[in-house]
Amino acid sequence: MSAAHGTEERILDAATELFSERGYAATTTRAIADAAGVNEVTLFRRFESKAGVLRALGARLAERQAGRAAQAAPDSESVRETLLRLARMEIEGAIEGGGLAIRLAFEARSVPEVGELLGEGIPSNLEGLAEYLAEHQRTGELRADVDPRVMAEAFFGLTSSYVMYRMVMGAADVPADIDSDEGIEQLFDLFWSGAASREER
Amino acid sequence: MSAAHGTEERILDAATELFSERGYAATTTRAIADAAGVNEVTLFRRFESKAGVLRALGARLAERQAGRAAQAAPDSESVRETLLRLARMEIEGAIEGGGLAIRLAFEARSVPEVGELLGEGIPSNLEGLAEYLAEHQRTGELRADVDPRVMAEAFFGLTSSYVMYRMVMGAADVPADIDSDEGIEQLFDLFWSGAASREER
DNA sequence: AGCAGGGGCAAGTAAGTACTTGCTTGACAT
DNA sequence: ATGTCAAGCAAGTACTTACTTGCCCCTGCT
Repeated sequence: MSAAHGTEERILDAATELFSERGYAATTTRAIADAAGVNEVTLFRRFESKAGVLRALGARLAERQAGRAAQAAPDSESVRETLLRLARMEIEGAIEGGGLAIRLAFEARSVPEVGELLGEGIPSNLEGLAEYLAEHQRTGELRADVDPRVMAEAFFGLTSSYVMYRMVMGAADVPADIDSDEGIEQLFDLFWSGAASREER
Repeated sequence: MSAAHGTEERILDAATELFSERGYAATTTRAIADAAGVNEVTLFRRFESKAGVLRALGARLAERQAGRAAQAAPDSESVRETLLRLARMEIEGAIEGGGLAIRLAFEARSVPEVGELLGEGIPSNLEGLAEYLAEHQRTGELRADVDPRVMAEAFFGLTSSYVMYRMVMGAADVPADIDSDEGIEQLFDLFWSGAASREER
């Protein structure tokens, strides 16, 4: 069982890498099997189908994301701290999956099984954040002259573009210093300086 | 000749829409032909191959982009004006292509012909903007405590995410008011408030 | 009238790809 | 020793997809 578990993990790891590099549709089951050092037939025996691999992958990602979220949510912190933490979580999660989620998002509408997996994830995230922001616009912590949805979009734009550029051009082309914790902090600070009310910043 | 020209245009229009919706690899030549109201064979007669359609599309886009760029570059304007104009150009161009460029960027590494078409475009854009920003950090118009490359990344992140969300979730889910000129302005303002030096904003 | 060129239609080829089947091997447990 | 389970290997099926070929029709020019 532990051996079987091991090969499943290896297959999922390989799939993660290939899906995030080439996308779901462009990745062949043979390529996944080869990258995992496993026979293609084994892939089908473990996970029924290519879509099965995707589902298992989704489950594993959700689990890890939940793990990250669980060790958070102390509610006695400032808006700035909350948003920064959210940004970190977003970026960490995205980086860990090698940009998998973002990459798959682009296939959600053309590949049915990908759409199913992602479901309502992204829109609801955006709506949720917009609500949170609107609330703190009312309390005066955030500037009120910008539509909260625009603000939410800008926030996700920053975090996702952080990952996006690393995917679109090879990671090699990205200056090393941006790739650090400080890079995230600077990026967030840019957003924060723009979004906070004058008194807060 | 004008008839032939017309069908070519229709094919390119259809390809633009489909490529930006589903990506290059996932779009079949038959789908393009159907969408253009044309026989699949005609597509191959006009443009040699699927890659040929892509090349023609690239040429047409470059032409239009050049057109937009040409009617610009008055150098006696402020940094803010320059950047806002750039943001508008970016977004307009991206929207006009239905997000084509961004979508294709994700396929650049897995589909050779797409990679060829896009070439060095994106990295050089980023570098160029970073240089411009660094220059104006020195003159004190932009805050100096943020890496110019991070700033450039944030800028492109904003503009591209504007388009991205409209692609990832159906355009229908996007609140209409964000989709206006004012949305762009707000988004840019968010960036500007974060990036400008204290005296400038 | 004649002819050239753009385009439709039917059919076919070659390659790739998800997925299947049947058989073998090796490790481990009883 | 015998059975079980994971995994490899070879081969094949069914389907999709880029691209081809051959033939026809129509329009417009001379």
